[in-house]
Amino acid sequence: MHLVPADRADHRTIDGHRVCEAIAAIGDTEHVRAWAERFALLADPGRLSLLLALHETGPLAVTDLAVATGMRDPAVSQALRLLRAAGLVTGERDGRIIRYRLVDPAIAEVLAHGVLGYRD
Amino acid sequence: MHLVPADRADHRTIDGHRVCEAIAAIGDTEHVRAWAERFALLADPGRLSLLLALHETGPLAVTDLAVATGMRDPAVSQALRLLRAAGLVTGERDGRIIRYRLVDPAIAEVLAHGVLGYRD
DNA sequence: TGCAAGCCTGCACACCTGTGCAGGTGTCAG
DNA sequence: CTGACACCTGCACAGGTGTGCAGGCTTGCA
Repeated sequence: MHLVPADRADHRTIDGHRVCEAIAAIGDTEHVRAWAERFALLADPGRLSLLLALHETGPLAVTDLAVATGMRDPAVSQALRLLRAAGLVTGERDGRIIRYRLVDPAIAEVLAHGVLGYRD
Repeated sequence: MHLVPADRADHRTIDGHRVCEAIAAIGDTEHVRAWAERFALLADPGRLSLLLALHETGPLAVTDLAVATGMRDPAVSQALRLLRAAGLVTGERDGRIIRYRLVDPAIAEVLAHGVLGYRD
């Protein structure tokens, strides 16, 4: 089990076996990078509040989200643009109102098992 | 069920009932802020790789973590300092070696149900 | 058609943060 | 005692990012 890439093979290691296990645990670099970007979207209190509201409540309009979170509507709009570009939410037009909802199952699971699961 | 704070009571709302549901879903502001900071720590590929390695493999030294992730040891040290200050990891000295391990159960759950759970 | 509501965009500002390098401290082996 | 190793720290740089404001666009209602 020689998972150490060639460009690091000459480095000293304390426990070579565990290093290989760790490399296997990390897995694909692209996968890790994609998840880091996902977590970056959750790393802002405003966006996290929006996602929690959408996760539990269902389709909501920008104005209502602004009132619920205490943000101003341009900030909500800007946040939703990022979340929509990342594929986490989608919006459906209903007259002059656009209702947004959470569509990413992985994020929903993280919210449920993480943020909502560890509420004291 | 009037959960709308007084300073936003004069705002227009599309669906007042859902706004209250959303406010309840968001919960305590401090709780959300604390989780946003947690997610910020996961939002860097280097730190995320370190946490994945520690989560699956167990106690690991800085040098081994550097080899496993491809980072330089000052970067690993800097990342571990942040993670330790946040209470996510702890290190135990063994001679001149310090082995780190993941101690935050909430983060472990997020890694298991999120990153590792959605590996295709 | 005119007006208001809902939503979006652009720009400029300050702030934070990741990165690399050089060098320092403490610990163990010979 | 001396050297090598493991780990840590400080500093300066570049880059990304959240924030606020002003204003524009589209839609629906009277």
